[in-house]
Amino acid sequence: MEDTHTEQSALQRISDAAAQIFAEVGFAGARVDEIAKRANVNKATIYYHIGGKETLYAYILQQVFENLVTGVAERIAECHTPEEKLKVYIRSLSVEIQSNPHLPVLMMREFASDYQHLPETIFEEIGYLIELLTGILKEGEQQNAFIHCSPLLIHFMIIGANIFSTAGRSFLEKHNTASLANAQTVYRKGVPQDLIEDIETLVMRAVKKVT
Amino acid sequence: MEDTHTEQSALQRISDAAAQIFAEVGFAGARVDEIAKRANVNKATIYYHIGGKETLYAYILQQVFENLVTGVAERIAECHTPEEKLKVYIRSLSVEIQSNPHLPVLMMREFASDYQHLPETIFEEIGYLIELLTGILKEGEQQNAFIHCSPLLIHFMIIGANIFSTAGRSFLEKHNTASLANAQTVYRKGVPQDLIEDIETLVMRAVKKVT
Amino acid sequence: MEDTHTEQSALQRISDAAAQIFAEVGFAGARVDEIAKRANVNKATIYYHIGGKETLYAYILQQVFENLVTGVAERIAECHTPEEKLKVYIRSLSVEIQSNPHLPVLMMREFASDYQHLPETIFEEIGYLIELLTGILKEGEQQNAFIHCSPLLIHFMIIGANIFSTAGRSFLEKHNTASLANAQTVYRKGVPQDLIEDIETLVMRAVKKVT
Amino acid sequence: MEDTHTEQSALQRISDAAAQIFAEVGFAGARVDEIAKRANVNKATIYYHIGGKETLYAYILQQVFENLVTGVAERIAECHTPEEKLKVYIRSLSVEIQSNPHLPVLMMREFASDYQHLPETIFEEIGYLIELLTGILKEGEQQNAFIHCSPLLIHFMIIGANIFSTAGRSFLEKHNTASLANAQTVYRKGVPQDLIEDIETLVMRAVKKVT
DNA sequence: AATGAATGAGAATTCATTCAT
DNA sequence: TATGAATGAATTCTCATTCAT
Repeated sequence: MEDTHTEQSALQRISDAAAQIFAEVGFAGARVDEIAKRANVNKATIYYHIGGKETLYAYILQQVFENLVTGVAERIAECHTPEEKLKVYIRSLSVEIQSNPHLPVLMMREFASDYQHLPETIFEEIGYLIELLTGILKEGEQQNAFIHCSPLLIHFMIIGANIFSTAGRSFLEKHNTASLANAQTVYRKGVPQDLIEDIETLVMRAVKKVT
Repeated sequence: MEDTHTEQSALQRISDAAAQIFAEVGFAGARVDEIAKRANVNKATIYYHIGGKETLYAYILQQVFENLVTGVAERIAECHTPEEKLKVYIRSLSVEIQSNPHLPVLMMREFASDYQHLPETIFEEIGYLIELLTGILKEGEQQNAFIHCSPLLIHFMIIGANIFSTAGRSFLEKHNTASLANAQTVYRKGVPQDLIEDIETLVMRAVKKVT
Repeated sequence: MEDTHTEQSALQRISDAAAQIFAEVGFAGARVDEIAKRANVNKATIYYHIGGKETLYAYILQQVFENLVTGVAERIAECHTPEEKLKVYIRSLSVEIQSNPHLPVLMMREFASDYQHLPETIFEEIGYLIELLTGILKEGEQQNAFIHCSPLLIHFMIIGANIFSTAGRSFLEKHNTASLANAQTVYRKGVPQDLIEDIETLVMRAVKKVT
Repeated sequence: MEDTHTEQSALQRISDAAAQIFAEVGFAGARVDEIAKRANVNKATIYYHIGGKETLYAYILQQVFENLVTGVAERIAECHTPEEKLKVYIRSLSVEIQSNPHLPVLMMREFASDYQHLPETIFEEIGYLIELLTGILKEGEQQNAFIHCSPLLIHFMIIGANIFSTAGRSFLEKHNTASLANAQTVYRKGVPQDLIEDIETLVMRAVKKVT
């Protein structure tokens, strides 16, 4: 009787629910019960399909990450100048974060808690990403186009700025106090596309040498 | 007769231990038992003084935040030009984050989970901080010294960059894989002081108009 | 393969054990651990099925009460004269109390603590019971068979008298002091059936007009 | 500075608060913290003056009981005929209950929970009371004025009826549902004095032989 | 493949009591 | 005499996991 055609697979629903919940409350805060409820499956089904909370967490993280790194790398491969590459790095990383708004928080948490739950593969993915950026910056520096600066710093700056869209935005919406009215008035165009452009502008200004 | 001079009050010890632990493992990951043990008090003492895990969390957050905002505001008050003020904003926010490495993560968690645990005062503190930055940027823009850009974006960029020190550093240390060797080699001076300088440089470059 | 025929459901066992224990030691005195042990289930099972001590208590009370009221009402429905009806009210209320010796105490507790634990339904049950009695007494009064008197007073008199069987009996047994020897000697036939008859006699004598 | 003249002694305030609370929630349900708060003393003061929860409970019970039994006995001593004596028994017991509305509930609870907390003295007091009633009923029976009936039954009937005032009244007030409107309408004169008269009337009707 | 029921191992919270002052 | 602080021993409640069906 149920419309099983338009419904996603149980696995997919679990995955979606889990990603959301892990991001909202972290690994320890997540409740398997809650994930099951939100995924509309029986709790035991999660164990049947995936195996346990820990496994589920790794599964989610890995899945999301693979997409991200692959996406970024592919798009960069098509560019030629370091400047173009860096722009694409910023843009595509931003796009990925925007479409996986949970991700930065999930990662933050991991960074802050000694990576206790991260599967080894993920380190490699991240490593690859940073290596990519390092290459770009080095190349730009050698071409005298970029200043010398830390890839990790730039990376985190981009991420930080992007978090604004998830975090800051909802903050503004919920707590539109007098004291915040200004910030909101002064700068309100912030639809994601514009946001990414702004991030790009700022980061490029920060890195590019003025000629 | 006890050496009460060198001993902090139980409340203080609880507060310290809690701040530490909440930052390490987040709200859900924290164990009241563990906090009590680290604070060297009986678990019930926490309940006597503060009232419960949730309350304790809010208490810690508030305390840490108050310090931060006060610190930043005070130091800015002493400056005159927008450029100086912005530099001080960057520096003092960075300093505060560096000395409360828990903070960004604690806040991220809140941003991601709809601020369910934040006492109202904290919003006011944050609001005040953003308002401060908004004023600085506006002033700079009016004096034709700064480009037009979102205060919140800048704010989060600074925070993001700072997270690098907490997160990225330990990440590098723990996962000194081949793929990361480069990033590390290229940029290794990173003692905190230098880090903050770098952040300042980058952000100022991003915001300041080139004349 | 288990002998599920002779075994009651976990829920039923929980319910039985809880009714017993709540009656023995009251709400506050009851230990969830003890209920679980006596019901032969894991403590968590109680939480799974019912949800908590408070909820369990309400559940028990409601269940017991429904039975009582239904029982009384049914038996009265079969009578015709007010006198008969009143007798049946006394008898069946007494029978119900005797077979749920917990009940009066459970209720007393509620009466004394402002009914904080009672679900709304129970008030309706009690209301219905009193209404029943009110109708009987009114009818008898109109037929000039009964004196005018408060239904609630009569109701509580019946209950009070019945408590004797639970309370007084064990009191006599345990504290057969010299000072009580007399009361016991003078009146010792007290097997429940006789007791109920005596209650009936006394209450009917109190209410019925002498012609 | 404080007006210590109009204030009762700490001991008295403790005693009052405890009596109230024990009645409301029973021994197990009572919280020393709560008693202290309501008595407006520091919790430790209770321990200093009295010694502990258990002791406090016994103290309260004993105090209340002594007054009651003494009061009843004295007033009966002044009467001559069994009928008069029984009336006085009913009246003075009722009066005592009305002015210690907690008492019946406290006792009910004890009766129901195997008297675990009752000090021995109290059994003697109760025994004496019942003995008194037994004597009255016996005498009346011998004079052919009363029917033969159980003293304990009568005793509990009186108590039960009196509970009406504490319990039933608040019940009516709080749950003035349609179904109860009738009981209330039909019988509403119930100011305590009238109530006691009604109880007297009913019990006397039940016991006295019609000549 | 999926589920309702059940559970053991913990985690938060409560509470009578003590103690230094 | 009185108290704020502290505590140990429960006690309630939670949660990841398993299991029979």
